Amino acid sequence: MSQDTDPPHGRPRGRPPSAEARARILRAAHDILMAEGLARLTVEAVAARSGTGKPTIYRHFANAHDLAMAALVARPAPPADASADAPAEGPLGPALTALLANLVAAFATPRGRQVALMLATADPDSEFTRAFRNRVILTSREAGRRLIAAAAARGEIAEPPGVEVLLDMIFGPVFYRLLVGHQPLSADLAPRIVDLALAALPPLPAPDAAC
Amino acid sequence: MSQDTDPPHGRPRGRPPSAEARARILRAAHDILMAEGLARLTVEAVAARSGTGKPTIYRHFANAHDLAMAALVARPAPPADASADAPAEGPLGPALTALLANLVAAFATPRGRQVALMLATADPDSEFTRAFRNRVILTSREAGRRLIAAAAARGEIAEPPGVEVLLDMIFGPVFYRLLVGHQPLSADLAPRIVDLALAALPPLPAPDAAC
Amino acid sequence: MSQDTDPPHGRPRGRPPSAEARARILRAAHDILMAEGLARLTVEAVAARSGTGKPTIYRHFANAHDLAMAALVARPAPPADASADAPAEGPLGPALTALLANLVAAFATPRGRQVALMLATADPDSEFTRAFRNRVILTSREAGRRLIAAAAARGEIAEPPGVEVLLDMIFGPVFYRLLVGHQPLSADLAPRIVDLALAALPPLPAPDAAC
Amino acid sequence: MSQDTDPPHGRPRGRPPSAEARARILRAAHDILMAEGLARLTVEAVAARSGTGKPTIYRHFANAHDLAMAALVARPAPPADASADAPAEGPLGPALTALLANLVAAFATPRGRQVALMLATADPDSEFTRAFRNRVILTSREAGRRLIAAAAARGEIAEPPGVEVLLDMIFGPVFYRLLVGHQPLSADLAPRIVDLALAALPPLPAPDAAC
DNA sequence: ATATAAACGAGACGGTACGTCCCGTCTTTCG
DNA sequence: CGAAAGACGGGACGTACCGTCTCGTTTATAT
Repeated sequence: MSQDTDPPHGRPRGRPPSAEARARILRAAHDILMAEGLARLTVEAVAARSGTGKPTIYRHFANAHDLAMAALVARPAPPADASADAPAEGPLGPALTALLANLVAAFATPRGRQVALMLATADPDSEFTRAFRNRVILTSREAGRRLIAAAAARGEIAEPPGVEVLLDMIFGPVFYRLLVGHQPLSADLAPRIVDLALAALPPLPAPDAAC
Repeated sequence: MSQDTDPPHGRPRGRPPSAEARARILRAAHDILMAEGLARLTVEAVAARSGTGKPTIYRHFANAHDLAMAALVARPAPPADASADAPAEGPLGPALTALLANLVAAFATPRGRQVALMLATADPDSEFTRAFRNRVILTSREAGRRLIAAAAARGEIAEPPGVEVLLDMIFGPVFYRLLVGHQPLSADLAPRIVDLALAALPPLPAPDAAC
Repeated sequence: MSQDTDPPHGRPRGRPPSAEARARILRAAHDILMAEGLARLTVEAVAARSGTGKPTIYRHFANAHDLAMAALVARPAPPADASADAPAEGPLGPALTALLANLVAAFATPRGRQVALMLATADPDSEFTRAFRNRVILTSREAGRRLIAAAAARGEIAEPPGVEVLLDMIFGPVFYRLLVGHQPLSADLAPRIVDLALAALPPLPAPDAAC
Repeated sequence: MSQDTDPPHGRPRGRPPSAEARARILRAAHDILMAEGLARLTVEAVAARSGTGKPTIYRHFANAHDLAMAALVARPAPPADASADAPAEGPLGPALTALLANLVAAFATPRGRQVALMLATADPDSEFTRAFRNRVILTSREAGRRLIAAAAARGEIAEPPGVEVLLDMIFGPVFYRLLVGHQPLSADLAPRIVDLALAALPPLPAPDAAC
């Protein structure tokens, strides 16, 4: 982070932005987000709780949404990063199921709906949105991709033809149910999805096959 | 006194709500929604455009979100209801693909993101939310369920064990991509999903089988 | 309460008389006026409290102000009508002082300010305003005029040249203090005014005078 | 830390209120008051005309009444301040008559009733009410007090025993007629009042008396 | 050491929209 | 028919936040 603000050459003249103020802002935003939800995450409330002025917040974040996403990026939910360090060893099915169940559990909380809200409200092209997406939403999807690639590499499964679509079919239902709410994010969702997904994979070339 | 509270389908005493006022409100809301988006759908703007007073709007709808959803329920988007009357004849694969492609096309528009926004912002337990979900969001899912049931009935496919999860895997990716935006809602999405989904189905019982 | 609506003898049984609705309206208006003040005397509140509909109120009174004035005319404050039956006997000074002290006491209450408010807000040309003025505000002024006339008639004082202005100087200070509030409506106001007013009267012709 | 709360006349921390915004608000309020009356002096209208936001108005004034009074204090009507600089020389009678006639003329206008309305509607304890009373309503009363004191000082009249009540009897009739409306604010009111008031004064001690 | 300059807290600014209250009118149903 | 109930179009209310703009203060670097 220090090399982030250090110019290679040429130093600004005045008082440098206070990293401490930014930290306080992010902490206050995170607290409000958890306690009261995205709708109550107003810049004024963050200013009041963090003890900073509104202009200071606007110096760091363009609006309350960016701030909310930055707060979640800075302090990811425990399950979200836990799902990143997936087992990566053992047979594909259980590993994938564990990964997906982790995600389901993480989004089956009030926080889950807030994350959906944040995504829906976000400017799709914003830099903060991209960071939020990659660091908070898509981590488990990438972990799943690695699991599948590893299983294919060691010959456990055949190389699937369209991994992207397969991944979307595995992880999509979670966000589908989260957003639409037609079915709950129940515990048996993950194994059922994984069963169907593995069944959709093409059969192994069968090195020496009989009937 | 008992008949005061009794009437199961009694007649209200005063002037009945004006269906015409409600229609004007819904029309104005729909117009604003299409022209300017959900964020500009304010109660004041609807009042101004519809020629009603704000209190009249609040007599019919608790807030702008309910109004927005009611407006979309009252005037569904053309593709949304078109997808409802699916062909239902012919082989399952093409029919399902057509249905899904229809949905993809419908949500690959700016309106698509607005619908996602509306879903994410909605109170999950509201009556309007339920109506919106069933009449606008889940129509194609139900059509898909009917297609699959018909194919199973005529012996084209085996009865799938978990239709709900299968449907979620078919339709979930659309909302996943819509919400997260990691991949576009491209035209080839529908056939790829359907291919994988059909591959995941259990094989037919094979009436007289050989190896 | 039952004898309030029960006619003393003979019940018309079937047609609720419109006079009863009017009475209920006036009673409710008076109650609200006393309990909450003129500002809270809204037509809706009167309708709710009286059990009548708003249109019924508007059939009887053009607006809430007329209603308020009519309510006070129909049920004058106890001191206000008490001051009407002035003693009329005995020397002028004490009688006038008693009359004026009565008025001061009547207006030194919260109700006093509300009456001032009502007068200030009233349409000066309305019929209700005229009735209110004559029956509630000017009764003591007329009583004072009668006292002075009687005293002059019996030779106690000389005929004052401008009775109107004199009466205004006697009663004006009460409303002056009530409206402006620069001095309280204290108990010693009445005798002081009467002293000065009597001193302003021209001396008696002195039937047989010496130096 | 102690100097944090100490400052008896310390400097406020943030951006100071804009005197220019306040001036624009007062000007707009005054304009509306003169052109359309107190009833049309709404906060919204003032905001629209002054080019400020409603919250800014509420930051300066608790409600429309305070604003109206402040507007009249800031820009007193021409007769109101003209009456303040009374001649103060010459015999008491004509000076007092001129002063009073001035007041009568000032209040014999539509604006007069509005001032009465404002007084009647005002919260008697508000600071704005006090300022309005002292700076707009009571200026001529104070001028009258000075005239009388000067006349007594130069031996023209005897020291009146109760100046307050005498002043109320001189100025009260104006507000009495204004409020109640039983008699017009005619031009001959002022001399008649002054005649009676001077007649009520005790006779001069008569430096060398006979009889 | 002392300018200089930027960021800081505080908070007022012009605005938009909120959701509520009450107005005075109307339409419906009931007694 | 009159009166109850209550929805209607409308206007204003006072509040919450928005994002911007001064203020006076603090904290660094650059002279």
